[in-house]
Amino acid sequence: MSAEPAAHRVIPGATVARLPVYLRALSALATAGTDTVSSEELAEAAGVRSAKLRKDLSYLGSYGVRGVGYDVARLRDEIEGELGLRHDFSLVIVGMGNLGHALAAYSGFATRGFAVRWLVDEAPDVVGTRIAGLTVIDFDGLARECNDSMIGVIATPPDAAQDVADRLVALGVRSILNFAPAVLSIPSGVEVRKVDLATELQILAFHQQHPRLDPKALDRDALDPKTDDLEEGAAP
Amino acid sequence: MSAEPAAHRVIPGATVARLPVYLRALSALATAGTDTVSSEELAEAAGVRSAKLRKDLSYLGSYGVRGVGYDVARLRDEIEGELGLRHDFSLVIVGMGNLGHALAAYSGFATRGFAVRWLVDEAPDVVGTRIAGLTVIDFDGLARECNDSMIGVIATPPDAAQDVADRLVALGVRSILNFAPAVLSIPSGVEVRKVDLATELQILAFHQQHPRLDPKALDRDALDPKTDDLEEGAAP
DNA sequence: GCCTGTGAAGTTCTTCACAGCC
DNA sequence: GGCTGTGAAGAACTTCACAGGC
Repeated sequence: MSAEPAAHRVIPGATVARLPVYLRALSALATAGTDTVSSEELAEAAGVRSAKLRKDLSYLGSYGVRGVGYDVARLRDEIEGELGLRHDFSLVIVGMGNLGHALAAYSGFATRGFAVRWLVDEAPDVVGTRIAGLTVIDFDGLARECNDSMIGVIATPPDAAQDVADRLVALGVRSILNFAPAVLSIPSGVEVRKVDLATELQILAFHQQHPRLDPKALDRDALDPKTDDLEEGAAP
Repeated sequence: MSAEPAAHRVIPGATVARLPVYLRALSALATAGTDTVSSEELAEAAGVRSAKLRKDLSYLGSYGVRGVGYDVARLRDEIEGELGLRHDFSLVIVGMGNLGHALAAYSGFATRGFAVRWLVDEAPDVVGTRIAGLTVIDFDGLARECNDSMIGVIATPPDAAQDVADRLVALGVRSILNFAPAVLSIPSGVEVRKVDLATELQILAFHQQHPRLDPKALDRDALDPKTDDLEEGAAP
């Protein structure tokens, strides 16, 4: 109904996890000059079914026009607002090994509103070196510089992860992205998401071993990226 | 019931996605010399509730002993078998940018049964160089060497991802881990999982912006039908 | 007594299908 | 006619709570 209900909105977690995908698809459409899109088209671009897309968007409000579709720029802005992307976030990456290096240099963050601001490592021979334009500091250095609205990225070996998480939380960090294959115990009020490469591969291994009898398999929990950037690598 | 029902087992996707976590916890317990563990203890180590753990394990068969618990080594072996980890998998990483480099050097694969065997890039100045002990080849070179039971890892920019996926599928690859923020269209029978860093950060941003009124919030993630999602991680 | 295995209940997420509006 | 928004049905997943066996 009205465009700004804002009141009792409780957006399901599964929907939240898909909003970034919709956002990416909308950004691509905007770049391509498209200004209106139907749920069918946007769903296709996002790799979901149109009914699911419409249901998801209905949790944000009624931003579509029946018989017409959605205004690309408007919808993009609404989703950005919902995700809190109207201001940039600062990232602190902890653990300057292979992965930490790659993440520090990853260009896909900045273009999506996330600025890598601090690089942390406790190894004396790493502190003070420069990586991707930043000087590596230790936790003492971080405590001196940081504010509390940053997002922590843990890229250390698994046995250091809990300690790092505790230190980040002590500094006021309330959002953590954990690449270390370790279970973290974290006080409530702090959000953690994990990215575990070996786990993903093992899930693929399972499906390779159990050929899916499944007639149709689409969907699952959440997302599918569409345009935008990430990494560099093969050149056409 | 019996220990080897094996017949009509249909393991839910959410359960499959947790098996790697249980496996890791069991390996840690085995290393620590523990040989029996209760559902309560294992659940704690895996970061889930014990009822969920027991339910998950019940899909594999009855490998516990009432009043006692689970035999660590036995359960580990059963899960490994279920995931198809009794033999190693070969990985081909496509896209030798920052992320491709880091993945090629990531030691967490080998220790979990995944051997990085081929590195692919199409840029002439990259082909032939050596990275992490391997020589970078192009797709023609890959076609000459590879077998069809490999797992593909896409670490290219998003605009190259679909083409890479098509080539991999043409070579017989049936499992793909996609790091490029792009929606891939893939024939059925091929399994894709995605890891999208910016998406994860945006989900964290949402929760930072919407302080959770939620009383309890634990774990998440799982699923698996077809594309997407992401998980945990890599350490240097 | 202790702890697993599991129907049943409860919760969350997805899909359907159609009313409502352009 | 076309397309959104949404109750209602359905499927998937989680939690409960207790029967069953050591």
